[in-house]
Amino acid sequence: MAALKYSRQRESIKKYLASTTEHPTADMVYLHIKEEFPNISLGTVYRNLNLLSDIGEAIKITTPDGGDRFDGNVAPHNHFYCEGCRRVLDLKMDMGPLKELNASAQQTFDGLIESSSVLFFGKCQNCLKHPSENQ
Amino acid sequence: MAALKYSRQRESIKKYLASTTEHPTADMVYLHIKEEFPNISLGTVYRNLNLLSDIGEAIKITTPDGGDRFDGNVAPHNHFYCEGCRRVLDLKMDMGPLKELNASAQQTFDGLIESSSVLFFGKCQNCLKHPSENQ
DNA sequence: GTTTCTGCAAAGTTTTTGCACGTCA
DNA sequence: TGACGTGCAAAAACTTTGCAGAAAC
Repeated sequence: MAALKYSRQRESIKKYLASTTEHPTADMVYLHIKEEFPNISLGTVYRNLNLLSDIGEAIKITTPDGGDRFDGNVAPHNHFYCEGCRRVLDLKMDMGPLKELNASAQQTFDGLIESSSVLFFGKCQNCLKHPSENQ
Repeated sequence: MAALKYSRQRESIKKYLASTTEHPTADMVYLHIKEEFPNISLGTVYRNLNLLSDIGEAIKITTPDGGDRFDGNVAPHNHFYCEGCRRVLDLKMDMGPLKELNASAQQTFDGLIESSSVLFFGKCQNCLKHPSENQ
């Protein structure tokens, strides 16, 4: 069990994640942190993002378009992935309906499950309005 | 717009997907089809899985453990990803609660969304019972 | 001084693609 | 025959890892 040591790079990554709601990829984080630390490497960014995710200070969201997304908001919430523009959106729904849904799932699936988060797939407002502009 | 032509390999892949509920990875499909077509290549398996997914005859499910899963059941249903054993399970819940959840999400997110499917994350029955055996 | 972290580069994993040949219609 | 599909291998895309030196404590 390794003790955690401070690093300016990790602190900068945390600050960046806390400042945005766009759920950046590792590469987007890398490009941003590079402005402050021109020598930072992508490997360091990956190591820190995984570390933060492991200790619960960030969330990793796997999407179908290659490249995980990262979220500095670790308060319980769910996500929506737009299959049109490929953005990840925060859903600040209350957890009541989620519990109902969980219960419904448990009734039909032959065994208990305990769901902690949910990822919705579909189209966002903008892509519903302008189907031609996106794939 | 290319016309679709029959191929024995694709037919075999479809048959396999229809016969299983374990949501195999491309590699698992490859290994299975290889028993019937020893010379089939992984590239062909990927091409056919993507093709089937594109024309709506299969579903591709991206999970956080690397390697997409494929499902031959294209009837509307949702999935559960167990973070313990990394299995993908089918959820045969009715769509009522999902619509409620959607509505709840739409009220708090500033814009309409239209969700077609949902992926739950959590622990399955077996992993809840035996936490030590899985990560 | 010791442990942890970083930058770099190499390697690993999964998926896609170019091309020559084979199959379907 | 002509269009589409396959096998193979190379490449692409994304992520992890080994190592020597730097930073933290």
